[in-house]
Amino acid sequence: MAKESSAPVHRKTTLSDIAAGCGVSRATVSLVLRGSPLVNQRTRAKVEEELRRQGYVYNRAAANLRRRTSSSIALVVNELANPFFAEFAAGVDEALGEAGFVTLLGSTGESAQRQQAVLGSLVEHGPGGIILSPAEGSEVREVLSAVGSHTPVVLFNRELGGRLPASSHWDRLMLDNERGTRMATEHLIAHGHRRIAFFGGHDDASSSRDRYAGYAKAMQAAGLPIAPHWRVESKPTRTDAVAAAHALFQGEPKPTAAVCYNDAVALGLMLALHQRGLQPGRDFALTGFDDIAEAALSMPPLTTLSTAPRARGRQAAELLLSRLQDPQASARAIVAPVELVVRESSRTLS
Amino acid sequence: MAKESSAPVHRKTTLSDIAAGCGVSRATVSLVLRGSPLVNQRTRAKVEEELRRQGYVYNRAAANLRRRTSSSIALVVNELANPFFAEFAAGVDEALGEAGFVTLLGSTGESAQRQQAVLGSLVEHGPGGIILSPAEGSEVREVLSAVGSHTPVVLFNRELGGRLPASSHWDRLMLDNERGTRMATEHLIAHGHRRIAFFGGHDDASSSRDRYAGYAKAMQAAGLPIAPHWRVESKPTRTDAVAAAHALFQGEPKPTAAVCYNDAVALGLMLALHQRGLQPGRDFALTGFDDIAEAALSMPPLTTLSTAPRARGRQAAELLLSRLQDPQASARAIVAPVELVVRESSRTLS
DNA sequence: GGTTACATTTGGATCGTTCCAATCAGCGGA
DNA sequence: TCCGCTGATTGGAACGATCCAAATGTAACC
Repeated sequence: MAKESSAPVHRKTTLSDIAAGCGVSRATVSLVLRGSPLVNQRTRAKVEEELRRQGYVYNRAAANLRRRTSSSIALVVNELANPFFAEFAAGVDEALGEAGFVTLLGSTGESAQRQQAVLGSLVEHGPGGIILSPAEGSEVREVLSAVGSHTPVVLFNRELGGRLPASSHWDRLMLDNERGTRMATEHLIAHGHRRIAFFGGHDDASSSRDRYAGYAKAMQAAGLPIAPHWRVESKPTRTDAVAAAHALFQGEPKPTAAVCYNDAVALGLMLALHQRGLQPGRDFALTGFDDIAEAALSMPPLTTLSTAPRARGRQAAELLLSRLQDPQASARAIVAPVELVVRESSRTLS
Repeated sequence: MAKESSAPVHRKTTLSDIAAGCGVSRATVSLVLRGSPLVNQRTRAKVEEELRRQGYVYNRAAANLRRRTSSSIALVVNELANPFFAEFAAGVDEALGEAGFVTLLGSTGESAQRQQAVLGSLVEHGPGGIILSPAEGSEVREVLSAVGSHTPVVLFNRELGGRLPASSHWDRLMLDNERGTRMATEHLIAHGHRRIAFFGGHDDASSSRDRYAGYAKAMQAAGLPIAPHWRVESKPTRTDAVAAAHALFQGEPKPTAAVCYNDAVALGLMLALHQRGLQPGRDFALTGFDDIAEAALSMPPLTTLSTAPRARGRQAAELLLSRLQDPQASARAIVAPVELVVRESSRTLS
């Protein structure tokens, strides 16, 4: 059992109070609440009046206990303050809300350890399912031990390390990372770039590996070599990217363009370029990934790959909801397409 | 009762299973789970082994039902995708998680009607309290009828319309809106501006009225008149602001600077200025409010008021948690200070 | 009037936990 | 031997809802 904590709750009015208040049984009130056609019009009206009068609020926890059901879904993301995940979460919550579910929020801060704690705490609340965007470096084994094999899971955005047992069918919703960076790289090549770096992200995350792979394939297909120092890793945050960026220019030959892991590190790279006296979009071309709102507003506006995170959120929710409908259906794996959005940051050399 | 929806849940192992599995009573297992000093070391070890073996997960809902407590807090914000609220939510969730509570998420999309529905659905899950950033134009009466008078509420960011009954003490956490826009206005005046507009926001929101008041007071203190067409309202979003901005320039005399309701509308105004051939920061000065991440990256970087939304989130959570400790304490109202962050967008005329 | 059919209502057990009073084992002292 | 005491354990009733089989009332039919 995880850390325990609770708040006292004032005495609320219950089914029995209503029943007593208008001279029927608890069972009847329950039927009224659930809109059963069995109850007589007259008693229904009487009960509803009493419900209003006493200000009754339904206790879903008690109902769920008895019915052995759940009306909540846990959503675990890396970092809510990241606009990509914020949009995603907004989409999830929207779709879940429409379906009558409530969202339990958890945030891991990219730590596999914290993810364990958060999952542990969330499952105790008995969610009907979990939407998980895994922290970097987390393993199937860990997650499985935290959530058990009976709660449905939808994985978003990243794969987990390790192999999933055949018994538990988890659905996945991934972005077409490889295709995205391939398009971005081809775009840069088409604009005349030959020395193109891949910047940011950490290779123990599957999304980072995939994005690198797309870049590498495009380079290979064009017959272009990749210098080792053109691959610079960083945390997927702007601040970390600024610090890491200078490594790009330590060796020869220097790159003239970079495909970045995501928009955050691309924006960080832009800052670092300014610090070095290079003007992004003129002296150096770069592309991002995610198309967060800031991408259109940066200086210069950032060429990037649009992932429509809000739509992805809705999609993840729908994936989970349909899994709840049919727990035995075979696992689905959706790869959502991404779209290249060309802006000023990649308009050099052409 | 709100819209009903639920997912079937697989048979989980319970206290009784554990008890049967190692030949003790349910009560003893329960004591072990809660770390009671009453149980003997030997039986404790035996029980803990069995818990591990069967992969037991604690059912907090059942426990909360019996103990008449709650271990969740509902967080209702206007729009998660707004970075200000995303940061705020991250702060809330962080602090609640540390205290062993879980966050129930709800989002209103600035609609008082939807807020009612969301609150209705959330209270059925029996949160220990609610952190609410009210939708524009929502009333005490509505909220009270949705949440009842026994669930503690922390209001953030905006006041509700109407008067709160003395019986229910709701805490508040507001930003020092008036002081913020006063500082921004004084800053613009100090840089030589005389014709300063107030742009964006809607006056049925208390935060908007307060920010306008700060602006008006600074103008008045400096003996500067305010032309009626210098007050242009808009929804607090970038897109709506772009459309509304042109009204600023319909009458004479035209303003040379604007204090904006928040960063989103300021960024929208920047776009509109560009469309009119004016360069913000050179031909026209403006300030925002919130200091969202984009503010530092816009072109030019935006002078704004920093509200530290993540810290505010933690603060709101702490306010609620201490209320749970002492439900009878008198209501607290905190006005968080804001800080003027001067960047390029306000550097004209000086 | 008695039987059947139908529409409505209901008592009591139940979900998984906690609380409480009661029980039990073991031991030392009178 | 009996008593009281301490430490450990336990059965059964609750929490607030739902489920189910059974009971009730009414009308219809022969």
